[in-house]
This record gives sequence, structure tokens and C-alpha cells, in this order.
Amino acid sequence: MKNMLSGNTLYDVAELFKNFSDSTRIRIMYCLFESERSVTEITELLNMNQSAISHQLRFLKNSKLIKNRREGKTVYYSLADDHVYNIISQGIEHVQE
Amino acid sequence: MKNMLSGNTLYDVAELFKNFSDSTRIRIMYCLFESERSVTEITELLNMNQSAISHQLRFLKNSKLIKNRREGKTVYYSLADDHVYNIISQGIEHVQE
DNA sequence: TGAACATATGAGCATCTGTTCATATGTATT
DNA sequence: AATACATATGAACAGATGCTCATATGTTCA
Repeated sequence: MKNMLSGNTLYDVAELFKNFSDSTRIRIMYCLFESERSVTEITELLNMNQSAISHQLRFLKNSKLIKNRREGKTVYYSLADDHVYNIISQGIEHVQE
Repeated sequence: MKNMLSGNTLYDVAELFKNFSDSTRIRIMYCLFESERSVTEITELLNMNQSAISHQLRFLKNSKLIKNRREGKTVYYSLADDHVYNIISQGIEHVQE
């Protein structure tokens, strides 16, 4: 074995990649590459139902891939760290050959 | 925009990551890190039903993440290229903090 | 050719997932 | 307090997913 993995690491890896396996979630994270955005902005950018976006934002937040801050009525979401950027960038490179 | 993506690139990225979003598929690919393996070997390593393994192998093969060669009755599977290794390695690093 | 072994495939099923709809919660303004 | 705006949440439903079972296909060897 080239390196030692604890018993459930690969399950955690699958859980991690589940976040990136849906186009809505990928598109949400991608539109946060540039800057933080409010729920309304994301909803309009993706041209989707506000509820659908909120559900996916919660999903990504639970996985600690995005974070948020409230400013009055508005909640702004942003990427949690560089990993998200790096993983998606690598995915983009792969599909573009 | 930091760089230009064609309209459906992000959908393709989601499709790519779908391959990595299931623990059976991750475990199959991970056990090919070391060397190529036959279907029977993979089935025994993962301690799963042969049919389940074959279905997932087809899935991964269709996505061109693994390739195979036949030697008599036996079919050996191996990783298609470094991308697979790199993507999973990055996932492992992320979950191990 | 027939038997044995290795792998692949299709149907069926239970579970999971992503969305919508209706509504609740939180905040600011009047 | 009442209203308006922004976001979150729960229930319900349709479609997708991963597995098992039975069986088909491919290969070797007697």
C-alpha cells in the first residue's frame, strides 16, 4: 500500500465529491469564484427557483464548502476556502482536455 | 469573468464528479492505484456482489476513467490516466485536513 | 461439443435526490 | 404594529441511482 488510509476515508471522499456532482451546486460555487453573492443574486444568475437555491446552499454550507454572513435582510455567501476553487478548477481542466 | 467557459462546461464538470461521488466507485478506482486488477480481484477486495462491481465498472468505463484488457477469461481493469489519480488524491488530502 | 469459469447485462426494486409549493422566520421601514 | 422584502424550511412528488437476481455472453480446456 502506497499510503495508509483510515477505514472510512474513502467514504468521506465520496461524500466530499457528492457536493460537486450536481450541476446546480457546481454552478453556485462557480459563481462565487468572482466574489460573494446574495441569495437573490445567485437565484437570478442561475435563473432558478429561490427555494431550490436555498436548499442547495444549505447542503453546501453543511459540508463546510461555503460560508455566509448576514447584512440586514441580505445574506451573502462565499467560498469557504481554496479547496473548493482548486477542485472545481481541476474538474474544468479535465473536461476541457 | 476570470476565464471563458463554453455554455455546458459546468454540466460536464458535474458529470465528471458524479463518478467520484459514490463510495463503491471511489473504492474501485482507489484499488487500481497500485496496479491493474481483474473483476474477481476487485469483487473480493471490496467484498461485494460481482454484478454490482461489473455495473460500476461499466459506468466508469463509459466515462473513460478506467480502461480494460482481456487476457483469456480474465478482464483486467486499470486507471485511464493521471487525472483520476490526481482528483482522488486531492479529495483524500481535503478530507484529511 | 460440453462443462467450468469469468464477466456482462437487463429487469425489478428500494432508496436517495433535486425540485416545487406553501409557508415560516428574520429584518428594516413606516 | 403592520407591511414589505429576503431567506429558510418542511412536505410531497418525480426521476435518478445502486443493488440483487437471473441469465446471457465469452473463453478455455477436456
